[in-house]
Formats: sequence, C-alpha cells, structure tokens
Amino acid sequence: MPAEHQALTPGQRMPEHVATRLERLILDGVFRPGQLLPSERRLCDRLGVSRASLREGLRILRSKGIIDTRQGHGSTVATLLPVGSQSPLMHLFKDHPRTLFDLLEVRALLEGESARLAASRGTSVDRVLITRRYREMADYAESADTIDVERLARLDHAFHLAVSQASHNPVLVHTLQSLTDLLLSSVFASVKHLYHLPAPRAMINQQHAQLHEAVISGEAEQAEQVALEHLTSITQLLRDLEEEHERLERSSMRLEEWL
Amino acid sequence: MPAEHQALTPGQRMPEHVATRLERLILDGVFRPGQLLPSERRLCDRLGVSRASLREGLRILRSKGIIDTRQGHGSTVATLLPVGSQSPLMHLFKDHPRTLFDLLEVRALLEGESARLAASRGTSVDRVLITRRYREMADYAESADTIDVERLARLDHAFHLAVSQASHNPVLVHTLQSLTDLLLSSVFASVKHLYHLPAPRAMINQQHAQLHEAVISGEAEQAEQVALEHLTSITQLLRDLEEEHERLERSSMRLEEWL
DNA sequence: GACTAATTACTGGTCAGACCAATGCACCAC
DNA sequence: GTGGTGCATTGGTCTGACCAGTAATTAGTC
Repeated sequence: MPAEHQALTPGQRMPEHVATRLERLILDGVFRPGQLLPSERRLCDRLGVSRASLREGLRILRSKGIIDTRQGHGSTVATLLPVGSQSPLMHLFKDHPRTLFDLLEVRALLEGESARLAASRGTSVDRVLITRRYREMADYAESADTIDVERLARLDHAFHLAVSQASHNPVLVHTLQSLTDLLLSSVFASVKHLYHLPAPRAMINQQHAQLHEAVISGEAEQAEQVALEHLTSITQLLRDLEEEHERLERSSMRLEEWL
Repeated sequence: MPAEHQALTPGQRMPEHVATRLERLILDGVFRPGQLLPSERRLCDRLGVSRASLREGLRILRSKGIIDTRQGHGSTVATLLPVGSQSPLMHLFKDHPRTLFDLLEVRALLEGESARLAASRGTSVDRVLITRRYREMADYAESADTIDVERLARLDHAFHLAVSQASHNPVLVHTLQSLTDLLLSSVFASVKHLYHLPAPRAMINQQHAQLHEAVISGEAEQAEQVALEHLTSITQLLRDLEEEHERLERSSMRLEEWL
C-alpha cells in the first residue's frame, strides 16, 4: 500500500499532524475503542512518515490517554470513559437504586436518537457490522439449551453499541456507553434475571429483531420508535422485578444477597 | 561532561525516566521558569540517552505544558505551570470542531427533554427558582450599557440549570451539565462572541423568554419545541461563526507567527 | 492424543548518525 | 548607526539497525 500523503496543516509539525490524523480516524470510527491499531511500521508506511515522528505522534495520543501501548503487543484505542465517569455524582448514582429509572429515562432518549441516526446515516459498512452483531446475539439466544446469561448480555451490549456507532456521533456513542456501564454496574443482577425469565426474553428478542430490521432498512422513525419501546419495556420489567424484590425484602431478605 | 547514569525507575521507559528527571531538576530549581534548557544534544550527553528517547521525554513535558519548544531556539521552562489535567474525552474533542456539532446535537436532545420534563413535572418551588434565575438574567441583559459577557454567560447557564433541575432527573441534570462544561471549555471564546453581536443576543433573549413562559405555564410540548429551536439557533450561529473564522484564518497570518 | 517447552515471527523500545530548516548572532559593507 | 550576509547552533525529520517483550506455532515429551 503506497504512502498516503495528506496536506500538512500549516504550523503543525509532523508528530502533531500524525496525532491529528489518527484522532480523526478514531472519531470517524475507523479505529474503535478497544481495537488494536496497526503496528508502528505499518502506520509509518500508511502515513508516509518516519518511525521517530510516528512514535512522537503516538506519544501525544498516549499523553492524552487516547491510546494505550504495550511492548510486544501494540497500541490499543483506549476505552474512553467520558463525561465525568469519575465524578462523585456518578458514584452517588451507583449506590442509589432510585436513580435507576432516571438513568433509564435518559438512556431511552439517547437510545432512540441513536437508532434514528443509525437508520438515517448508517453506511453499508455499519449495516454489515450491525447485522453481524445481531446474528451473533440472535443465534446464541435461539440456541436454547443452557445459555450463559453473562455472555448473552455481552452480545446484547455489542449489538446496541454497533447501532450507536452507526450514528456517527462520537459524543452520543460515548455518553450512551457511560450510561450503560453505569446501569449495568448497578443492576447487572436484575438484568440477568430478565434473561432468565422466558416471557421477557421473548419480548426482548422480538424487539431486537424489529430494531435490527428498522435500522437496516433505513426507517429512521420506525427505528426510534422501536428503540423507545424497547427501553420502555425494559424499564417496566425492571419495575416489576423491583416490586417483587421489595416484597421479598419486606420478608427480611436484603438487597445485597441478590448481587 | 560525562554521561550521568542514574538507576532506572522500574517499569518506567526511557522517555518517562527522562521526563521525570527533568521535572525533578525543574522542581529543584536547577532549571527555573522562563529559563532556556540545554540543547537536546547536550541533554542527550548529560542524561546518557539517545536523542529519540530524549525528544519523546521532552514531548511528555510539552504535553503537560511544562516546557515550550521553538525550532532553532530551544526549549524553555514554561512560566505558567500546568492548570490541571483534563479528561481524555476533552482532549480528543477539543481540537476537532466537527465533534462540537455532535456535542450540540446530543445536548439539544437532552435540553429538549429537560425542558419538557420541567414543564410537566416542575413543582411550584421549581417554578419560583426558574423565574428568579430568568429575571436575574433578563434584567442584566436588558441593562444594556457595557455588559460583562462572562457574567451574562454564568446567568444564562444558571437559568438553564434551574430548568433542568426541575426535570427531577439527576442523571439528566448531571449528563447535561457535563456536556455543557465540555462545550464551554472548548468554545467559550465563540460563545462570548455570540453575546457581543446584537442580532444573536436579541434572538437568544427572545427564546429564553419563550422557554421560561412555556415551562412556567406547564406547556410541555411547547417547552421542548422552544428548547430545541434554541439549540438549533445556537448551532447555526456557531456554524456561521466558524465559517467566518476559517475565512479569516485563511486570509491572514496564523497566530503562531505572532508568538 | 494432551500437555509442555522451545522456536519464531511478530510487536514496541532504543540507539546512532545523517541531513533539513529555522533562529539568532557576529560580522561586514554602506 | 543601519541593513544585509553568513554561519554556527538549535530543533525537526529520516534511515536503518539492534534490543526486548509477546504470543502463536511448532517440536518434544509424557
């Protein structure tokens, strides 16, 4: 592959230029969080710079916390923890279940927008990735037998992530990501319960299918609608679960025993 | 002058080691703020490392804002010591204007929902607070004369915050807050410009009045609509501003040439 | 066949030396 | 003095080599 020269931004040295270009590639979703970047030597060829400059460029990204480098392994795009993930408030949310539904409310909003944009802006590459994630999830879910709930949750998450990434709005992706992480960290046990019960699982599966269909066929409004319903359903299921949980709690069982 | 080998800190690579040693020298007062460091080649001899590693070390210090380097001149110890680290996300979004509009897109969504919920859920106490913030802002804005833009921006922010708090969704409030901080940190200068131009200010004032009215009177749909329009307007204004900014940049000298 | 150890083909980390480009000072002509 | 001019010095970049971890593959062993 030939060197791909791109006009230098005036006033920018080579390393800064390299860093900027790589950042752009990350923002464009070419390199995604968690993904391994090409090797330094490959990037040199690709960007048409020496390894010294390339390495200084990577050093910039490392300083910013954007990539993470390990000798003998490579550089991976850091999993961005956006929007004050370490703020005291977030910790507060974590320990207080009553914020759970507030969280779901915001998440529904973002998830709906995400689905809408994915349907309207998604490229063919995005659609391929979304479908792939969907199939992995659906196949596993239908394989019946004894399913590993944790694994299913991961596949579920990957599917939704793929959809959000197709929105091509990195801010939206990262915000949604952080809210989802927050959600799972607080009620992962409950979510697991949802998968165990047959009725909720069937509903979730059906909604996933609808969401997939709407996004792939580019029906923006439909996609948003389905996503909203999906979150509404989950919220309702969690509400029911909580109710039941409280009933149990009243009979002297403690929350912690379920986590 | 002979090479001065010093025991490597375990787990630290050469560049980090170099950066650490130089930082220590600066803290010890060997190199003082404003002072010119020895040349790279001299530092290489002195520290017993290659220029590549030395340069990566300097790159670290530069990223932290500890030194300032000019070609053909040298590296000087910065007079302003680092102001405080920022999140990786901030770094990534800062230099990329295109993420600005992604950010605004998400913010519009949240701001709309926030206004809607404020109108439908807001209590009488919320309404009193919102009105108070609104009056403080509006009074100051109408006092004409020479207004302190920064103060107006604070009042503006306080008003929007009061509205979002009336949504009674702490997650929404916090997420919105984070995004707003992020926004202001990257384009505060531009936002200031908006307040300076008479036409945008008039439009913003009018939209604030409408938003206040809708929220107070409990017209949820109307409130959401106004909030969305508000953000859309601001986005458009920033787009125009950016365009003009680029035009100026193209037709004149770059800032760096004046430094 | 299954498990373990050596091999090997990567990866990033560091080094040396060369040349380019901007800076700034000393020198010189006017 | 004033304004060029040249040159030594600075940072910026490139090349190619070698060192040092990593991980997958292979060979060897039980």
